[in-house]
Amino acid sequence: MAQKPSIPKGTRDFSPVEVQRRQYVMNTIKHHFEHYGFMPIETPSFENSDTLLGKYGEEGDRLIFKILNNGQYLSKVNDQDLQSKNEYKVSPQISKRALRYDLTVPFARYVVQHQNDIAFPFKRYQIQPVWRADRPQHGRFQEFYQCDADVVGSDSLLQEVELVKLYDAVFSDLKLDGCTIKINNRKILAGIAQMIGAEDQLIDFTVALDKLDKIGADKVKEEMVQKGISETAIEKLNPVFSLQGDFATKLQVMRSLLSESEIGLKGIEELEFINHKVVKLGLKSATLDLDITLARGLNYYTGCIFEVAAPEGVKMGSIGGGGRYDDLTSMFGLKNVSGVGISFGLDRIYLVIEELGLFPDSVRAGVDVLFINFGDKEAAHAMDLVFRFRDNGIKTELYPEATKTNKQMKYADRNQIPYVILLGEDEMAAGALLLKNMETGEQELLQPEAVIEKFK
RNA sequence: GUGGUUGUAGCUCAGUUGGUUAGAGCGCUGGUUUGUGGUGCCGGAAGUCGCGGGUUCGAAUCCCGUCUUCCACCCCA
Repeated sequence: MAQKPSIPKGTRDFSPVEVQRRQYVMNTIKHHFEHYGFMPIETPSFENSDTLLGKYGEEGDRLIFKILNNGQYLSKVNDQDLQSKNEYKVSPQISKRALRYDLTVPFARYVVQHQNDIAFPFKRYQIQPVWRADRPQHGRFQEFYQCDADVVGSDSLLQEVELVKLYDAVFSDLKLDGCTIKINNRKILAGIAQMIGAEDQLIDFTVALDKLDKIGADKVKEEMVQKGISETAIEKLNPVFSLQGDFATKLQVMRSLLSESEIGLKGIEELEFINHKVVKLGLKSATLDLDITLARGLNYYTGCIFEVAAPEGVKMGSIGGGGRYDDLTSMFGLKNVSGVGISFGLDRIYLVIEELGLFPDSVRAGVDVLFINFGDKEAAHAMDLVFRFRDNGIKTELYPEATKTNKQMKYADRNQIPYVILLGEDEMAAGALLLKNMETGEQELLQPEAVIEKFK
C-alpha cells in the first residue's frame, strides 16, 4: 500500500452497523413526521449562491461551501479584483453555486417557486445532508444530516404546540428520556431591547445574552457595555439575569418587566398559550422550559424559538432547534406567509444514544441464518432451502466457499449471525437440518418446515 | 476565522538526554485429529514512525511549514 487514502476533514465513512443505527434513528423520526401529517420533499444538494447568501448572517455566509464554476472561470474575473486579492469581490465571480447550509432556506425557496401547486397550510418534512465549512469538533461535522419538519401558511400557535409534542414523541420513542425543549420568543427579546433602548442592537444584545449560563452575568454585562449598551439600561436587566422558578413564575416576572412593551407582551402571551396547551396535553419524557437567554443565531426567526438539550450529563451541543419565521418567503418574493419548523440533528442524536448505550440490540446488520458450505452437492441442496427461507421472510445466506467449518463458524460469529445451519451428508440423508444457536451453542436436528416455523 | 492539541503495524498505544535490524496488546493469517465460533497453545505476515523541507556524522525523537484529530473561542445540528 502506497499513500493511504483519506476523506476530507469533518466527513465520515459509516460501517454497516453505523448505517443500520442511523437508519433506526431516521426511521423513527420519519415515522413521527408522517404520523403528524408532514409530507416528504427533497431539494438539490446545491443551490444558486444568491438563494443562500445573506440568509444566515455574516457568520453563516463564511461557513457556506462555495462551488467553483466550471470552464475558464478565471478569464471573466475583473483584473483589479483579482489583483487586490479581495475574496468578497472575487468569489461571486468564480462561484455561482453553493452547497446547502440548512433545509429551511431551500424549503422557503421551494415554497415560493411552487406556490401555485401547494395547498396551504403546507406541512413538509425533509431528511437530507447539509454542509458547513466549520471547524470540526465532537458532534460537529462539515457534512451532517438534518431532519426538518416545517409548516408554512399558518399563523396558529397550535403549530408550535404540535412541534413541541413532536419533539417529545420522537425523543421518547428513541428512549432518550430527559431531554429539555428550551423555548423563547424573539418578540420578548425585542421587547427587552426596546425597554433598554437597544432596539438597533438587537443582534448584539441577544448574542451577549445567549452566553449567560456559559460565562455568567458579569461577563455578559461587560460584553453589552462593549457593544455600546448603557450601564443604566443594563441595570434594568437584573431581573432577567436572576430569573428562576417554573415556566409560569418566570413568565410572570417577565410580564411585569415588559409591561410597557407591546411587542414584549405579545411574546409573553404566545408563550403562555403554548405552555398552557402543552401542559394540558402532557409530555411523555421531555421537559418544556422557558429559557429567556435562548437567542439562536439564525436571524430569520421572528417569533418562538426552540432548542433541544440532550439529557443531563451528556456533553453535546443542541440536538435540535427551530422556530417561527414570518418573513422568510418574502426574501424570495412571497409575502404574508408565516412558517414555523423544527430540526433534529441526526448525527448528534446518534452520538447521544450511543453514549447512553440506548441502541436496541435488534438494530443489527446481517442475516438471521447462515448455511455452512460442505461442498458442491451440499451447497446445491442448501441453495434450494436458502430461497425457500427467504421466501418465508428469513434473512438467509449460504457461505460461498466450501472452506473449513472452523472458518465459516468464525464468519458467523464475527458477523453476529444468531443461527447457523449445518447441512452435510448425514443431514441430507436424514432429510433434516442441524440448527445451531450461536449464542447458547445448542444444536437441534429439525425438518426445514420446523425451522421456518421457528422464525415466524 | 483565532488559540491550543494530536498523528508510530488494520486498531489501541509504548519508544528512555537524537545513536545499530522501531516494540507490545488486540486483530489478521497458518498449524494445533481432514464437520463446529466466541476462553488455550505454537508459528507467520504486516510500519519510507501523517506529509514536505531544515539542523546533524546520525532524526520517530530537535526546528519550520502543511494536512489531519480533538479541545476552547466563534457559531451551531
